[in-house]
Amino acid sequence: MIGMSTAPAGRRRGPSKGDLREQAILATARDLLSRKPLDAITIDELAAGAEISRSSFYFYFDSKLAVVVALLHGLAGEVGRDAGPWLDGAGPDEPALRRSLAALAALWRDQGRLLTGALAAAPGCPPIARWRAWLREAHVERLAARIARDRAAGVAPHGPAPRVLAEMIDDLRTAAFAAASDPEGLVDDLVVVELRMIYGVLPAHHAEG
Amino acid sequence: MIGMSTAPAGRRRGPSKGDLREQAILATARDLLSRKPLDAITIDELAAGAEISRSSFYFYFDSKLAVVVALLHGLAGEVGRDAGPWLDGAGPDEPALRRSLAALAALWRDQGRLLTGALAAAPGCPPIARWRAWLREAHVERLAARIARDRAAGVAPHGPAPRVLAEMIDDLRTAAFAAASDPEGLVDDLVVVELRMIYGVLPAHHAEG
DNA sequence: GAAAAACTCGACACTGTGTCGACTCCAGCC
DNA sequence: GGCTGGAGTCGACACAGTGTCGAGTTTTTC
Repeated sequence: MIGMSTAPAGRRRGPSKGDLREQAILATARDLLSRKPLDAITIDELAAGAEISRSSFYFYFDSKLAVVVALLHGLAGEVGRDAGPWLDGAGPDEPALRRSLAALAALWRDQGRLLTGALAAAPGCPPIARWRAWLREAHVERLAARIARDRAAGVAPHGPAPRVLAEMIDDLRTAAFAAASDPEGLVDDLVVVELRMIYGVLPAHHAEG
Repeated sequence: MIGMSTAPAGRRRGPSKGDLREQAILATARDLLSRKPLDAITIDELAAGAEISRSSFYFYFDSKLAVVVALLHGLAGEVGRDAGPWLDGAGPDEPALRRSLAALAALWRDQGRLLTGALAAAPGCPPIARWRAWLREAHVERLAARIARDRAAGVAPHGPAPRVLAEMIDDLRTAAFAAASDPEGLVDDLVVVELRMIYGVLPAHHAEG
């Protein structure tokens, strides 16, 4: 995940033993999260996976949630991946929206339990709450701006305040992906639904009987 | 909440001491839930509120979540309240949808923490998961049927499978209400958004500039 | 090769949950 | 009146998971 060669090499210090242990904890966490939900994972397991004692774990992280925060930061860049063309564009640009949603769906497929666990832990864990709020805000703000632009251009109908609508879309995405066993199978339907929420029914989707 | 007069009366046994204690536990739970989230409530507090020892609590309920389940069942009737006219009707019947959402919003206003706590506990607590699934299914099924009917009648445009669309609408409601500090303030916007998800933009909401 | 830092761990304290068995209380019955 | 059995009560215990502390060992640095 770090991408460095595994050679500690004699000369020039590579990652210190501590760095390796820290990575081992993170790797163990990722691994366990692929198999069970966050709150079924104990610090014991995390420590065992990194081959250190439970007390040593605390040398590296303050708590289980601190590990989650670290994993989350590793994800920060990926969350908004490919959303640019959609968020910065204008009008019902279906392909751009689909690309944005496809990237998000892939993330939920790979990191679903991490995201689910983080979401569940957010109330009661300020750092995670902040991460979540920051991410959500980034999306909501740009999407709201886009909606306002489209309305001003007469491309989108009036309705709920852009910000409220954007929040609902964000909520819907999160809820739908969190509940789905196959996030990627949801993309096409989400595309249609989001476009409807913003623009109403597009001509191509109209039906007569 | 039980509705009986408070007189234990000399003759004819009223509720037994145990029944009263059970009610006291439920009342304490409701009370605490109005002030803090479920997982900040301990069995100690519940027992103290009912003026019994912690071990005695277990005479009445198997666990904290069993109390939640009991509270939830007390709510079962209210959740779908006033949804009938909307779910059994046809076409974009905005007033009916609004009444249905208003009733739901009132429930979230009064029981938000209970619902939030139950939702969070559902994975990992089969009885709660079943309650949630049953309720959701009841809504989704009727809504999906309604959407299918409207499409067949040419009133609603085609799009995602009725069931999928109904699930998204259910998810959106839950997510929006769970996140809102003022659920009732969301009703009008939800009405517009849900109608759009099903029917597209209605004439009255079109804008030209 | 000695001081400092990085690291490790066992032992402990704490919180919350759930169980067990002994005890009390009270109603109904001989 | 005294007996019995079920309802209700509780203290003591066992357990899991978390987090802390201080005494050790290893590694780095000069």
